[in-house]
Amino acid sequence: MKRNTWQREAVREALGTTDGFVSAQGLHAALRDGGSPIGLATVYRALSDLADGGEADSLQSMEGEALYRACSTDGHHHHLICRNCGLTVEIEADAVETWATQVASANGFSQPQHIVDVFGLCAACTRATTA
Amino acid sequence: MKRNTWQREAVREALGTTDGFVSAQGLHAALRDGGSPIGLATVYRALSDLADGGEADSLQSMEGEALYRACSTDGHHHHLICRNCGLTVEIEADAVETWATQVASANGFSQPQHIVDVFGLCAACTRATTA
DNA sequence: CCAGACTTTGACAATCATTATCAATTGTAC
DNA sequence: GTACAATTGATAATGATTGTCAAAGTCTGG
Ligand SMILES: [Zn+2]
Ligand SMILES: [Zn+2]
Ligand SMILES: [Zn+2]
Ligand SMILES: [Zn+2]
Repeated sequence: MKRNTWQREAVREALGTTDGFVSAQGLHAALRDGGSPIGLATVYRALSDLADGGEADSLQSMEGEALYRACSTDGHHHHLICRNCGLTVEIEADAVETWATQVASANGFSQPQHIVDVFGLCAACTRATTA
Repeated sequence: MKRNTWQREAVREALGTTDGFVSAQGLHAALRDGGSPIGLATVYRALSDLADGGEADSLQSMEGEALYRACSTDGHHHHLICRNCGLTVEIEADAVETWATQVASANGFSQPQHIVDVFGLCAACTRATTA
C-alpha cells in the first residue's frame, strides 16, 4: 500500500509552489534551503511517483535533464517553455493529437505515444535580450 | 579549418549504413566489431559535428540517450519510431510546423524551436507481440 | 619533398544525473 | 501497542557524456 509521509507531502507542496519546470536536483536544493532535511533519493522517488500518478508532468530539458511540473490542466496537454526563465504555458492542441495518432496508424504503427514541446523566449526575455 | 580524417569518414559511413537511430556508444561498438580501432571520444565528436552540419538528425531516446541518424530527407522533418526494433519513418507535417510557430507567437514567444517525435510499435513488432 | 603550424585523435580521468543498496526508521492495520 | 511491510537516506554504483593533453596526423607553402 501507499503510505503518507511528510517527505512526499513536502515534495508535492514544493512542486506546487514552483512556477515552471524543475529538476529533481533543483527541487531538492530548494527544499534544503527551506530547512527541510529531505534526502535527494527521496525527491527523485517522490517526483517519479507523482509523474506516474498523473499529478505531475515531466519532460526532458534540451540539456537532457528530467524536469517536473505540477500542471493546472488535468487532461493531456503540451507545453510552451521559455528557455531563458522557464516560464511555462500549458497548451492543448487537438489537431496535434489527432495528427499523431493518424500518422502512426497510417504507417501501421500501434500504441502511439508522442513527445511535443515548444521552446522559445517569452515576451519579457525577448525584450531583455533585445535591449 | 576542418580536416579530413578516416575516422570522420568511417563514422559518416557507418551512420549511413545504419537503418534506424543509433547511439554514439552503439555506433562505436559497431565500428569496433567491424575491425576499426576508432576511439569512443572521436565517435562522439564526429556525430556531434555531423549533427551541427545538418548531415545527421539527432533526438533523445525515451531513456534519455542521444541518438543519431543520417536521414534521406534534406529539409526539416520529424520521425515515427518503433520503440521495439528502431524502424524509423521520416514524416513531414507542415500543419505541425505552422501550429508550432503560431502557438509561440500567440503567446508572445520568439525564436521558437520544437521537439516533435512519435513512438509506437511498427506493424511487424505489433504482430510479433500479439502472437 | 619537407617543415612548421595547426587539428584531430584517443586513452583516461572527471562530471553529473540518476539508480541501486540496505540498514534504520516509520506508517498502518489489527 | 505490536507486527510487518513500505519508506527513507547516506552512500556507492552506474552510465552516458565531456574534458585533458601528449602524441600523431593533415595541410600548406616553399
Ligand atoms: Zn523568459
Ligand atoms: Zn499530445
Ligand atoms: Zn518494430
Ligand atoms: Zn518541425
